[in-house]
Amino acid sequence: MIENKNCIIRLSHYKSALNRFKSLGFIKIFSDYLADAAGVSSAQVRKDFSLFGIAGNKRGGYQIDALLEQLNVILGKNQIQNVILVGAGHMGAALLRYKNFEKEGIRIVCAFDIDPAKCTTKQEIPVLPLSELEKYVAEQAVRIAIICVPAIAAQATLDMLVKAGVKGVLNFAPIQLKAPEDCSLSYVNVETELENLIYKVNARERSDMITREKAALQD
Amino acid sequence: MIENKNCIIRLSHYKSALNRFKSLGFIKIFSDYLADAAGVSSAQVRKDFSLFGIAGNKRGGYQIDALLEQLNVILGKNQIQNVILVGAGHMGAALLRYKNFEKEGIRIVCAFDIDPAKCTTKQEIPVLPLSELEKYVAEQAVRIAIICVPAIAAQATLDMLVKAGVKGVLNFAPIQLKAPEDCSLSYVNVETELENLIYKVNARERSDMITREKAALQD
DNA sequence: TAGATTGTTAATCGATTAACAATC
DNA sequence: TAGATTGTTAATCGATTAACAATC
Repeated sequence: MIENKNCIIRLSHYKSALNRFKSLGFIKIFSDYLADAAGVSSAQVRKDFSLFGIAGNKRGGYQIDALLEQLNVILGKNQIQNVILVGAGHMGAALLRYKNFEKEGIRIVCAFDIDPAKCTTKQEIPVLPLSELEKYVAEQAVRIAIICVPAIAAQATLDMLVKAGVKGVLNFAPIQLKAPEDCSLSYVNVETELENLIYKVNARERSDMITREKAALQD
Repeated sequence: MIENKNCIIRLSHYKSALNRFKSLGFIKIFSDYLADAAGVSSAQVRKDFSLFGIAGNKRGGYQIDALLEQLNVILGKNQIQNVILVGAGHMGAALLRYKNFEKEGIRIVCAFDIDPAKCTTKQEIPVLPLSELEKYVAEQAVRIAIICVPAIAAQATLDMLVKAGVKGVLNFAPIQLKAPEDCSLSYVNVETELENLIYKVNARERSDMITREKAALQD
């Protein structure tokens, strides 16, 4: 893989911005406008595209439809991606009901939980006992999973998923996990994000206060 | 601010790893072990600490309690941080019921929604009409907010929050937002994370296939 | 053509890592 | 003391940005 770590995430942002431009009736777009909508520089946009051999027209910008087509191929949107979810607690249940995945070609096909009370086959997406996970993953050739179990159970869950053959895991549990090289791991950690925000806000308040104090001293 | 962008996120990870070590009965820890638990290098750990003037004992490592104390001060854990949430849909409701925030000193004090049917003062965390947001933020001096509204409404929501005086926003809506300089913005984007994982898994499969083809050609 | 935008190279910037002197 | 670990400096690595030639 040549391209850099953040590039794919940006391609994903370009795609969603392009969909918005398209729905507003735009046919073509310049790197400048797309950059603005995605919150990056126009050089970044052109660089990202050139990494993937996406070409525009000098002086004419990019055709939105053609661009979307190419991004969809890169991001694997040409076929629906089946995903499973482990842990049907508050967060897991919210993701099961989240409607935006489907329009992005991502489908949560099944959930698993260790608690029999949470298991059901009576809703749109079934929740099965954890004991059936390995068989399901093997039979359905599932490659992507989402972990929504408590931190204490997260590593064991990951181990089980890896053993079953899962190759990519998105972990919502607030703990760093260890996976073998052939399984990718991403994190969503809301606590950490909030802590980071709180730090920034506090740091700015402190520096504002110092600025004010200096100003007061000059008077 | 001297320190780098990812440093605070790592401090947050160190903190949670240290809490686990502590609960296992450890008193002291070396940068090596902490690094391993947080998934980074030991040089990174020592560098991060030195940026904040956190010192250990040469040859003796770090006292876990003292370390946690210092990290808590840096991360603003010495006082409870009040946070509001806008948009009480699936994701918003899941966050309202999420119990891990409290033990991190983060408290969602109130939620807001434009839909009167979602509003209630009969549960632990009230859900008020959006029209009361500005008054509430001003009166309670809220500085941090979480946006869980649909993408289409996210920018207007952010504008409203900024106008009311919020200084840091965590956005769950899948769209890039624009905020003035004095308001920090972070994102949680589950679709993007999944797309990134799918890309990596597909890329690895492709490169494995090429490897196998080459091997087959050599036979 | 003149003007504007792409595509790419080289420069810059920032973050991570390696290495090792200081020292407990 | 000898050995091991910290704290820090310098080297490396990678990502972003600036700049501009190519060209539509």
